[in-house]
Amino acid sequence: MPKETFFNLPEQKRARVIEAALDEFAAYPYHKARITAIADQAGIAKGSFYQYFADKKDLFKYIADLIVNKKLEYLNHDMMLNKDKYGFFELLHELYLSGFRFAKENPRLIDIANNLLNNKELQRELWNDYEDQSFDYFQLLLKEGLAKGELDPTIDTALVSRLLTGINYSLGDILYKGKDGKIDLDDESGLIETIDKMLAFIKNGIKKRE
Amino acid sequence: MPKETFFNLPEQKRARVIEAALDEFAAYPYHKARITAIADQAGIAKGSFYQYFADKKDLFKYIADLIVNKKLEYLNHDMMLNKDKYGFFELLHELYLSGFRFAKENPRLIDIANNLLNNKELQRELWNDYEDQSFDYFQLLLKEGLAKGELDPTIDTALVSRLLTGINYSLGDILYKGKDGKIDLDDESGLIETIDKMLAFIKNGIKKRE
Amino acid sequence: MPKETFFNLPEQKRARVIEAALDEFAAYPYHKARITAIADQAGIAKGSFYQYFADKKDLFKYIADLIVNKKLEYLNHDMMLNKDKYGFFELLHELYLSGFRFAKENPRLIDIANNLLNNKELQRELWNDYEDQSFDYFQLLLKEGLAKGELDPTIDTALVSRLLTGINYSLGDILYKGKDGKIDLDDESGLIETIDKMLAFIKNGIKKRE
Amino acid sequence: MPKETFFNLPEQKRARVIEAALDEFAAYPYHKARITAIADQAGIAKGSFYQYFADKKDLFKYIADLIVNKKLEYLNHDMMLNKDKYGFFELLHELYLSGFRFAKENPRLIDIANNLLNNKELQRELWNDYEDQSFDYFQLLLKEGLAKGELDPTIDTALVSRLLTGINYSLGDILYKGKDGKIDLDDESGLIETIDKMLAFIKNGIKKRE
DNA sequence: CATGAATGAGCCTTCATTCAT
DNA sequence: CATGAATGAAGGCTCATTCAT
Repeated sequence: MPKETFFNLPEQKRARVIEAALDEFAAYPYHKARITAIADQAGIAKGSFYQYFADKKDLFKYIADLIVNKKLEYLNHDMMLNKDKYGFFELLHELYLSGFRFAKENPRLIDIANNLLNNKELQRELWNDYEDQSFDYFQLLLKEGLAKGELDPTIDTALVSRLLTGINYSLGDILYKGKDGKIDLDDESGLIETIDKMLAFIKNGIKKRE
Repeated sequence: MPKETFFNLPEQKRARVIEAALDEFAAYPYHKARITAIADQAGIAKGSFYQYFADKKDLFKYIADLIVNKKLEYLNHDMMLNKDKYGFFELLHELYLSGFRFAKENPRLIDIANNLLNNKELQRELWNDYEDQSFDYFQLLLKEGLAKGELDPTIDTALVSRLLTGINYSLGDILYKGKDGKIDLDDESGLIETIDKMLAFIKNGIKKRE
Repeated sequence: MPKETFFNLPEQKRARVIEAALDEFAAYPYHKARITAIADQAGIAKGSFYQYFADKKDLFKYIADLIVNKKLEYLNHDMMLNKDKYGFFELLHELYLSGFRFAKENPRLIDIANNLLNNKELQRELWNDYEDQSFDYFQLLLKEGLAKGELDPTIDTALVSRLLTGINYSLGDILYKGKDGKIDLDDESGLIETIDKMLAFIKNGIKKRE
Repeated sequence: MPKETFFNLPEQKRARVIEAALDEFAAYPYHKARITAIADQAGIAKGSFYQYFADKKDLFKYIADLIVNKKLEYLNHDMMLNKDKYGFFELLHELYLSGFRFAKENPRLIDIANNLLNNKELQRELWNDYEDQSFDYFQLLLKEGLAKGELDPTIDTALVSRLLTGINYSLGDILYKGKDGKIDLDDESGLIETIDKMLAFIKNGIKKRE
């Protein structure tokens, strides 16, 4: 966690620091990112940085938290609060839609998140207690879906959660990895169509059959 | 490519160097990996290292090649050579089976591969011509599957390739990420069962319906 | 150019760094000179050095500039500014006199300059745009001397410039290379006498004859 | 001095080693020249090199000797042996002529020589007993010239020797330093003309006057 | 709270030289 | 006499972090 001093900072300066950190961590993997560059871009003294944060790790944790919270903002509809009122596939649809929206509006954050998601070493270094929340959340949703009778009762929720998580991780690639699979986020209808295809794929895979 | 001197080395010493490199690259991301540590563990002088390899990059490329080739060994059945004689889902089954076997027997290599697969920056640094082969291969298989009439003709092969790639990348997690989703690789029948579940999930998603 | 930090340094410390650099570059050719030695002698951490200078080359360029400027100080009489008011041989006399004075008071700088002047390889590495200023300056003086009617109109100014440059480079040797040819710089009258001899030699060589 | 083994070598191999050394020392200053490169180019094992020479210094000394001897070959007319039969300026003329011829036919050697001539540090490292032979030789010639009554008896032979040496060193520049002062060595008559101009310059400077 | 100079461990890499075969 | 692997000291440079002001 940043030190108190950081939060006492004038809004604007705090924003500059965050902005600089996002740029640096999006551009370079954790170990190559330089706090010197961040301080420079933020227009603060290198010494000042250490009055705000304990160290590089501290900053990165904070940034990671920001990303998670930012991501949550995109979900924060009454839907998620009233999960029981919606169907599993409706919820999944919303999840993907928000995911794409987040990706569209926050490309830098996606880069940083990918950086972290695939660097177990770093995760361990940052959070000894790291848990895969995505996995847990999918499993929760799946169990509720089962309870509601929407899903094939024979599915292995743990395994399917992993599969859904795997698919989830590939959202970024679907957006960025050029070529055929790429989606134009500005094309709202095309986006919906893509989500529908994904959902169809998944739905066929796990829905209850009579 | 390593220098000739490396291949002239006594089998045993060469093995020590490779072993040390695998350990280091599995434990640390590329930029954090230290050739000093590798030389130390291998029991060679730091200077000797540079008689075997041009530089760190050279070593890493070599290690990456080793991994690719090792992975290929697991696939190298007549199946892959005679793709046309087998069904799409049979091939996928084999793919996953070999994937799991590889993962089981080469946990370190999985770490290194993940490290690389998710660090585009590094890929570009190492191979200007890098292409996502996994994606391409799935797309090829899918098109053949369509031609054979096994798959739903309405699927978007590019998108499905991404989804399958995403699932593929999560194979490692399915094995290692603790808790429920974890598979015991020593339990052959459990493994087969898992693969069957995955295949069922995917099959339902894309197979041809009458 | 050194970084700002270098110029913000307390006079004394800055002097120590320069002093150490002069010692090192006077004692060893560029590629043999060690910044470690410089840092040690200056009493600063090796890391600090790189807060003052971008790299070894940066330091050397700075030192070279210092030398050039120091040398110019010795010439900086109104004479050079009002070249037209003086005769060619008067100017040459002043040139040599100041050259000897500079050499006498800055023996280390002479060593460094020689080091550079005779290492084209290095010059190219440091300045892509390097030009032989000494040659150009002599040629200019010669042309003015011709215009004033002081010099034999049949001389080849390019060739003579080379010859004068060659002689010029040997000023250092005349001072330092022991034995007979050596001048005692503390003996002002002896020095003047030497210059007169040199001038006589040159004058006879190129003056206008009736 | 090279070890005996070197001289026992088949002519051809010995030549390859020398050739390689000349190339390397002409291309790089002593401290940057790599014996690895020499061994490679010569097509010998690095270890073999140390069977021929004690070390890098030993090789360089040998090369320097070769150059000196090569240079002497160009002088080795009866003229030098019967100095007394010729006039001072005749001898000087021959000296320059041979100098230019040597330069024309051995550009690499010139580079190496310059390298050495202007690196006092290296000279000291190589020959504790280093003496400026050029200076001594000019002084000898001058004294003989005086004895013959060809030269102005009031000249300071030590000083003039230095001046002539300085001019001598600039021979290389006269050839190579592009621009106006450059001589086309293939133009025999132009070359003679240049030498005549140089001689005129010097002759005017020191000849006996009535 | 700001500043920015100071630090030093540690990195990758080079190369002359040795030595066992 | 040939070979070429082995060595290790040393070099230039980076950067997170500390600290005095």
